[in-house]
Amino acid sequence: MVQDPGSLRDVLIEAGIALLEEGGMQALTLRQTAARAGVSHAAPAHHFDGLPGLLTAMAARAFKLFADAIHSGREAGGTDPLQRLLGTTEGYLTFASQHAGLFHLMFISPQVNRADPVLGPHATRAYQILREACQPFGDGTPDEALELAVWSMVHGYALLGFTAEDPERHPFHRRPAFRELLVQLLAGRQIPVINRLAPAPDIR
Amino acid sequence: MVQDPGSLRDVLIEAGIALLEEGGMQALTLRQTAARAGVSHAAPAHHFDGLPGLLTAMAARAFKLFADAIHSGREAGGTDPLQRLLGTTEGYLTFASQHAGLFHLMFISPQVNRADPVLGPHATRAYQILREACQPFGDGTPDEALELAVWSMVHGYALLGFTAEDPERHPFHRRPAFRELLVQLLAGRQIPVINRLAPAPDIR
DNA sequence: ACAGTGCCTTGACACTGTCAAGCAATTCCG
DNA sequence: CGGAATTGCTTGACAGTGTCAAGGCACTGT
Repeated sequence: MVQDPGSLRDVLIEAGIALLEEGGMQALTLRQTAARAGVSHAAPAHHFDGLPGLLTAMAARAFKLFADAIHSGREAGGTDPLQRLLGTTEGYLTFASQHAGLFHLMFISPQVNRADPVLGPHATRAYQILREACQPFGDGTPDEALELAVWSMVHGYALLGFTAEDPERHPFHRRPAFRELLVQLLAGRQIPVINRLAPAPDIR
Repeated sequence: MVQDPGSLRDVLIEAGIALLEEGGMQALTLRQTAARAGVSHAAPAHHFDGLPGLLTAMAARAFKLFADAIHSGREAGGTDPLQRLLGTTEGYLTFASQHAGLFHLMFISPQVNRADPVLGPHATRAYQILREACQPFGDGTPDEALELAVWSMVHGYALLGFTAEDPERHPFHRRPAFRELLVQLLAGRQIPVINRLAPAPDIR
């Protein structure tokens, strides 16, 4: 039986993603992935050279989707710099909550090789988008401190959302919207657009 | 052979922590923990009712150590409100980098039961310390948005530190110190010590 | 003395990732 | 054209994992 070359690879990646989204990291297994793709139990290891290889390939695809998500979030923000940045972070958070498994893979799993030549460029692209959205709030030159502050805050906010499972007990779930937090961060910046501080249209 | 009751429990917890700090989450195994403690392979499951139970007990201890760490970080900050908050976050970040495995257990591992009656209070205490350190920067009443902004930022900063393994490639490792980021966040606040750093525009 | 109760061991089970070997179809090449 | 190498996957085995039932062993209370 002959398939177009590389076909099973993609089938396996998608089978893995399906398992991950259904049952979390626990359910993502080489053998289960093989079973779902309808091949023998050792086929995935053959294509990806072991579990870390499969996870890395999945994470690479995840980073591409992630970069797309924050890109379209930024575009939805229109032309106003603040709305663009808010849209970008909105895309970040939406992706994190809708694809918790992939997010975990990208940023947490120690088995993923983040220096992978396929994964790397997608990750860099995602960072560039965030970076550019921060640009107007710097003093003209790229402001690494601001970028990292925004990045840390949105990343931490996303991850605290996972940790705080119980809405009743955990302070995180009496949370103010992230928009407010980001505005707090930008409040020290000397740019006029902040002062307009519009009640935000809901981006998604 | 009779031991003081509860003794093996503690031995197992410490064996687990040792394994975790040596070899990461991969090395932390019920059977390895048993072997290191010098007992049979099923002993841990007997005491903790399975792997999640052991992880939860370890996480509970970790939260206690964590609360102690940020508490003493706060104390080291002296009486100045800004220095106290900076000290608290310093304690947070130091703990995260020095006990990466425990940090992962506390905030990431899905197997930990974070509603555990032992774990819960320690986690709450840790949050209270951060909360109190933020207090002087609110308008008198507790300011949840500020607390959460600080918490998100320090948490995200810590976790990005784990993700960015490669100091050469990753932007995170050309990082400005976290102190600078936090001051950015507080720059919009109307308290004297901050305003000396950066004059705030009037928003709101 | 004797049943009861914790505490731990033993042995088994299904499941995991990894590896060596094999097999069948395709492609190469002399 | 026909053997040989390569590719893509299967088969079978192995050690390691969490979990569970059964049992044993020492101590306690009566």
